[in-house]
Amino acid sequence: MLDIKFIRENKDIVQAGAKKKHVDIDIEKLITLDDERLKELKEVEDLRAEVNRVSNDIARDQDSALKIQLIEEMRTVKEDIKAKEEKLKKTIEEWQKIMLQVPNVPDMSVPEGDGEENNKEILTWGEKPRFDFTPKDHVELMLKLDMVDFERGVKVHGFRGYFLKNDGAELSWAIWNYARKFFGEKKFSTFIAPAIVRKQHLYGTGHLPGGAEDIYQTQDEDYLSGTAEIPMMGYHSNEIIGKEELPKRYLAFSPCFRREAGAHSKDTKGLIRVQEFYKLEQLILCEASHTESVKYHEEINRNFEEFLESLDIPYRRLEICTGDLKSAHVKSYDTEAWIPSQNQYRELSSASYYHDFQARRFNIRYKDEAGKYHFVHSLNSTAVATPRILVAIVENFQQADGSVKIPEVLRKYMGDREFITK
RNA sequence: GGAGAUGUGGCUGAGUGGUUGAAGGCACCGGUUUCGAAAACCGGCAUCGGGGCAACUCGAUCGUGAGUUCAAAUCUCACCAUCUCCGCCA
Repeated sequence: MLDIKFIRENKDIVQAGAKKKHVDIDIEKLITLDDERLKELKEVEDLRAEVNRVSNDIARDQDSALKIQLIEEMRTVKEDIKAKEEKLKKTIEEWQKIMLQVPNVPDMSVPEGDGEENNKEILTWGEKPRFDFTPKDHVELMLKLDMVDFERGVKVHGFRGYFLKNDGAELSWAIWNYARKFFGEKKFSTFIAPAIVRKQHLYGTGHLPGGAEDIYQTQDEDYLSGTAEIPMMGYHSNEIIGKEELPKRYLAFSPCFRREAGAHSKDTKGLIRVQEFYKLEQLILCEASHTESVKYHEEINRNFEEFLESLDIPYRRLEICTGDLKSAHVKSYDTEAWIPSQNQYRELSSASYYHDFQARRFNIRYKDEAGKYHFVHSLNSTAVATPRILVAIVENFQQADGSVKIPEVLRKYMGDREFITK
């Protein structure tokens, strides 16, 4: 959510930003509606002021005849207030609905483009493996190594269901433990976050409105979150954080649930696109400064790249273009790992910053030296998501005999083995 | 799931219909005193929104939302949370 004052003072910038993001919204119309809201609010407040004033007179007045007269008068004013409040309430509801749809303004540096095909490759790292045999895809490899069971996964869960088993499960734990150590050294505090969250938090992060069809809901009208970003932003909601405590640096583990409702025909086999997975997420709350936001955004994105480098997985960095940038984001990088069987890079991580867009909805503030309150800035990035990263590992490190060479940093978490074999 | 109790500012705690945005205390900030500190004393100290260059002023907020009333922290209802007991349970 943007500040209505900011919108009013920068309507051209906000309108241009929305256009770049392909969000159909009329800022001029919103401002007209806001004028209406303020006008109606003033009318109601003026009448309330009158009632308050006269009520005090009534309390002090000894003359009972005058008292009765004043009470009678106030009764009619009250009716007037009620009618005006009714009108104001409708105006505010409409105002809020539109306010939730106003997208965050993309940063100047974000490349312009219509959709994901225009995302810009910034850099690539690592050497793509060259095989002197025909590389297998992760499904074949992992089935042969008895690391996964899709048939029974579908029997039990349904479409996109899977069991990780044996070294598939071991490798997952190895990655989690390694990631904990890797990111722990970067001064994040470690959390295990709830995945069941109240609706309001999804509005806070910007996952609602829009995107509702991709989110699981419980019969208690809670939601299953698709990322620990949601509970971790909720963690400090309605709080005032001491400035000396900033930045807050969190590494949060949680199960993640995504219905993938709009993607039925995509990645129908394997572990790339599943409805239930696990993720460690980096999340930072910092003071309200663009410079700080940019600094930490670069850092958390680099953290993930360094993580991949330590595993020796080839990747590329994409700068997300305006047309593909989510409503709440100011700027995003995706990190994509090389997937040999698909002969392309696939997304493993996304790092974004939001300025105070999320903090405003969550009401997370801090007090500066002058005693003034500000909304914090928020940022987040994947630290590592399983099982998707298993795809990159088994495919890039597969051997001619169908075994998989374990990345060196993971070996001590895998019983000091060098290979996953049958 | 059943029964009962509770929910006031950063904390503590008073307040059961009328200048109460809310006493007192703690914490915090400024000052006096002191070589300095402590203690003591004096003063200040909620947030959000509207108007105003400003002093200031108006509105809202006592878990959340609705209601009763000229007037609600105080009365009514619903919801949420916490605590205690019982039941169930990894």
